[in-house]
Amino acid sequence: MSNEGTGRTRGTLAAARADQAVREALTLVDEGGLEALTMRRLADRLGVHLPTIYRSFANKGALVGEMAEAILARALPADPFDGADWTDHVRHLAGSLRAALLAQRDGARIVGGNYTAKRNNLTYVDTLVGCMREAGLARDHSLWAASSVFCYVLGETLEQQGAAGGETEMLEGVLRAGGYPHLTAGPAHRLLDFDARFAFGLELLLTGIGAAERTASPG
Amino acid sequence: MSNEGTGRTRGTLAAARADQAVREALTLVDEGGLEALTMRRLADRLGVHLPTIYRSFANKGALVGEMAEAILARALPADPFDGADWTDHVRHLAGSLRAALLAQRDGARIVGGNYTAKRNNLTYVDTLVGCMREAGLARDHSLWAASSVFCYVLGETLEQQGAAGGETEMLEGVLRAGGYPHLTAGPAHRLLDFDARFAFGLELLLTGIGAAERTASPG
DNA sequence: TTTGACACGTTAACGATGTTATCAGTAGCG
DNA sequence: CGCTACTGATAACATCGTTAACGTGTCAAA
Repeated sequence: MSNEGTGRTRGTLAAARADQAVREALTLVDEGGLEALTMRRLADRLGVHLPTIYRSFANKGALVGEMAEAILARALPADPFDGADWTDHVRHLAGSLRAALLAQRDGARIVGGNYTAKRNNLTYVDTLVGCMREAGLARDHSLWAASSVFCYVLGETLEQQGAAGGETEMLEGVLRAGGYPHLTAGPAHRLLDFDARFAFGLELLLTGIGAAERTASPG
Repeated sequence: MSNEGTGRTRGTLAAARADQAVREALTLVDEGGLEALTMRRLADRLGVHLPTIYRSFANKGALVGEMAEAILARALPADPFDGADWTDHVRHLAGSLRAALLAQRDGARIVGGNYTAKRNNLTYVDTLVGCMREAGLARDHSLWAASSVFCYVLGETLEQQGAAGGETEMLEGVLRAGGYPHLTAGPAHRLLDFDARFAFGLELLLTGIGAAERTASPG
């Protein structure tokens, strides 16, 4: 034994590889939010001393990058999807991305904050581009439409997760202060019905894409 | 003088109020990115000792929140806008929001990371809701369409600012590794033409909104 | 078997960060 | 004058990310 007599005994990271470190980091964020993710806490959770982590990750940014990859991995389509038309395919893809982001606390911040041309991110966008081509869009338009859907899902979940907790009272309180004619007129709490918001916005994009299809390729 | 003989002489924050602190914090971010924003550096820049800042802001989060408000203030419409139809109005609003976010380094992260039902944020969304009502959408649909546009602009600028610097080489390098059939087929560098991307995605949303208008209110 | 290289874990420490407690001076007001 | 409220200064605390230096094990080659 190497650390015989050193008091606490800690295991190896060879068995608990970088994958498990990423998993543990994600549960750490799940419990206390992104600011609770600390290299020291992660080391403790893994039963490992602090600098050992730097054998697997160059720095904290690299760790968070791998966490983003792990989140996006859950959004990737497992089977080729045998749905009906391309709109259902896009609905499915967008929904699974949203679900993957929402399933992880601060998931949108993790994915959106660390832009890098990562593998899973590109894989996701690639299949989305495939849908657009299937819809009949031109090459450039397919790229842009796919990234539009991706950015929309990201922005929407970012707002939803940022509003976690009871923001309803604060919102209505500020609205009562006045100065927001259109918001005060209607039931503003509908702003917090994120499921409906997302579904509606996605349909806006879908009909827009359908119209662009008909416009671009008249055949 | 209170600090006579203490070496460096520092001014008061009474004259350099919280507004200037926010301004200085924003230029600090402009120079070195969001991670360069430090309470100590900000104090130095203001010619003030460190704890003085906490007289104006409860903590760093509150400071960043005010920074987000300052950024959004530049996106608010100055004049009532005498443009043509509602689509031009939305184009104008979305464009000015995007411009305001892009004008500030890490602007999207500052605004998107600190969700709070803040005043300027609600003011912006309120005018956007006004456009949607002008377009003939129902109350709930107006709310959701407005927030969809907001979230889309936020997500798109977040990606653009995250890709700052020469990400082109990295992107093409990963693409060459293979596994992305649709992305490799076309000119992938068009993904980084953020202006075109944004314009295209916004048009998708606009045509979708127009279709929803015609669907909902047939009269 | 011996030797060397290399991967891994540990100890200790450095510099920097956000935040707070405590104290001194200064102006307004009875 | 004396009290209070405000403002800023000094010093410190706990914690953070990161690195250097060192030991220990393993495995392949000589």
